[in-house]
Amino acid sequence: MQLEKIVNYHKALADPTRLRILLLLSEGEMNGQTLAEKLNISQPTVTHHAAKLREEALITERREKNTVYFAQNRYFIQQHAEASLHLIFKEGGKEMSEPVNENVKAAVIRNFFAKDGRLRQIPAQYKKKLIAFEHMIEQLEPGRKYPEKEINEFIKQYHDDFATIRREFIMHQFMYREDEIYELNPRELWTHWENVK
Amino acid sequence: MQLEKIVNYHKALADPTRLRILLLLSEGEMNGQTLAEKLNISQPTVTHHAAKLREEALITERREKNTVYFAQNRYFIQQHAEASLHLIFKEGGKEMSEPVNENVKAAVIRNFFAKDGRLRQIPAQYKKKLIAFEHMIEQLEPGRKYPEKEINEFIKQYHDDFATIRREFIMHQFMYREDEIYELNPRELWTHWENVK
DNA sequence: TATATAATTAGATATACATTAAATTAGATA
DNA sequence: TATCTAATTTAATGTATATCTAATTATATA
Repeated sequence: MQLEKIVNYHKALADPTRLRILLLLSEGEMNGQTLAEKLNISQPTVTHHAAKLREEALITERREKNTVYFAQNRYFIQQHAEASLHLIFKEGGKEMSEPVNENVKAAVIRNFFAKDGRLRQIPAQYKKKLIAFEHMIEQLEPGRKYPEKEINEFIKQYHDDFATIRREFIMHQFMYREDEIYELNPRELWTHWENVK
Repeated sequence: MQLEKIVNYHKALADPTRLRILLLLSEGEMNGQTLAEKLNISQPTVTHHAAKLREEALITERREKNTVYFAQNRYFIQQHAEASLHLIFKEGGKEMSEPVNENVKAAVIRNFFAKDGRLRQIPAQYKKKLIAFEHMIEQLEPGRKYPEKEINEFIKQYHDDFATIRREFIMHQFMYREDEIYELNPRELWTHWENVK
């Protein structure tokens, strides 16, 4: 459910300690110990908050020896903020859930996909992004269960940043994940933003 | 403290019931009873959540007879979302806290204030907005305590929507409020977004 | 004034979650 | 292997808060 994801995003940021962690990371990456010192909290508390931020993909992690360095994941911080506003405003209301004009669709696909079929770049504009993702998703088989590895390979055909796009697939309800296994959601779920209740 | 405000904004949206209230209000205004029915919760619960949303100015209210109609306050929903991203990303880092070029400042003031001194419109762009507000704030006396009424009158010299601007003054730390009494914050506080810790 | 409707406040309860100390795990190095 | 450092997990505790019922307040109307 879309609403729940947005709630979780806000929950992740609805805590002063977690915000301060993100603030410290705006300077660049930092490891757990240093964060604990700077924030005057224990290391387990840092782990706890890092887990929450990680769950929402608001941070990334890099392990070097036995030290873990955290960094902001700006892309998803921004994505979630936008998604939240879109949900609340129901951007365009009916318009949004109306089938997108086929000409527009074709134009977007022409613009963002190269002749060899690869995605030049992830569209920044919301609607265009959805059109691009849908175009890719349509190549997947409904009902079939895809292990994560296979999904990664599938996405890599289109774009190198498979991790980001994979998460977007989940975020926008194109796919459903359980225990590393991915499956297409029914098409009705793709129609975005009419899930008030 | 800036950080606390952002936390409170996210707390307000970090609850499924409150998000659903906002979602229902995206269609237009609605009274408490109807909300309670549609959400299958008691009226006191609606009041409870409405209070939280009101505290963060995410909704407005209008009383008609003994019925209270709630509506989204899109302006502040958006403002807070932006402020949150600004804080986390420290938009421009040093740049942001550097004194703004005096020429730019003069140009913004020339553009957004009419000859009679009134504010034509609230600038949508973040930095310009701050410049405009600062220009107004400078006419207030440091140390002096202003009752709300007086502040309203002061702002009305510039713009009719005194409620919005008054809240922006607080939001951006230009002023401090306690028991309906407003006072200028020290100038150092106006320098925006370097309050990591 | 009495009655009706909508909203709020007060009080009670249950759940969520932030934090810590203690124990454990992961990785590196002597 | 023993030791060191960083991170995580576990268990316990306290605080915050979402929800309800019952009581109260606000406004309108017969």
